[in-house]
Amino acid sequence: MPELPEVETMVRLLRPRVEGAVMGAAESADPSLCDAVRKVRTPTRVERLWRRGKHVLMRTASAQWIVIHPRMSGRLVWGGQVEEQERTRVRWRFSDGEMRLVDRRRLGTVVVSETAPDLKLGPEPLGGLAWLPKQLSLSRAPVKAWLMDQRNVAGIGNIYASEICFRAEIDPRRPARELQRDEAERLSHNISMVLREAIDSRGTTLADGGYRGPGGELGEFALQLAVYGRGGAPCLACGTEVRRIVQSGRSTFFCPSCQR
DNA sequence: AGTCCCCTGGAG
DNA sequence: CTCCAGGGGACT
Repeated sequence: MPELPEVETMVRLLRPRVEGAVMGAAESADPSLCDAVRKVRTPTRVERLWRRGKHVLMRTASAQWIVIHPRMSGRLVWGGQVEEQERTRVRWRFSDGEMRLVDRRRLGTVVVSETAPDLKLGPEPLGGLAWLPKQLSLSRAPVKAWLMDQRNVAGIGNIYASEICFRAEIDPRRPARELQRDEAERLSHNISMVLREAIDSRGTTLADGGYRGPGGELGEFALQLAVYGRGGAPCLACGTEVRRIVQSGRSTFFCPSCQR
């Protein structure tokens, strides 16, 4: 489910409750998650909570790192005393509530380590993209696949990859190395624009329920999706039918007229 | 780059 | 029933 903007949103909502707070023992009924979670020496203060790519990290006073990856359907929420109605996989106790990993499909992972984790991720896309044109020129992969490869740039997933290509007016099937200078610059510009706008509207929400903040509030970015999920519908810019194709096993949506 | 896999659930 | 899903790792 979550890509960079959704993960950033959940981290921003959780940070005020979690950072600096003392965390007690975690509970999980999932064997794999339980094994990871019980390695944390508790109680311990959470010194920092942050995002890297699509991962959520915590640094504890017990000198450990906790890495949570929501994958397709996971999300971290703050819960009070209210009984959860959804699939809670892990509960981290705090004095005034708990942080929960809710994950319908159980694809999410939790890893606890004693040393700084190597997530094997490329640079953060919001930290400046001056390096991007050169890196693009080194790859034969289709632009959309390149954007989604976390080793190239961290945090872009299937929805935003399609949206970014649309805004940049670039055919997602084009080999990365064949982009011209101005096209690479358009791509850079729109990576920043799309992700920032998505974060500003607190992520996206699709029909499956998608992301919901701890208070149940919905992300608003779905209203701004120009091509994702709109196969067969008219392009918002030119009216041409939006096409859906499959690239490396994932749906890609694009306007064959606007995107060259 | 493609295929299968990990899971669950909604839509058609 | 089949197909699809915002991710990603293993293995062709």
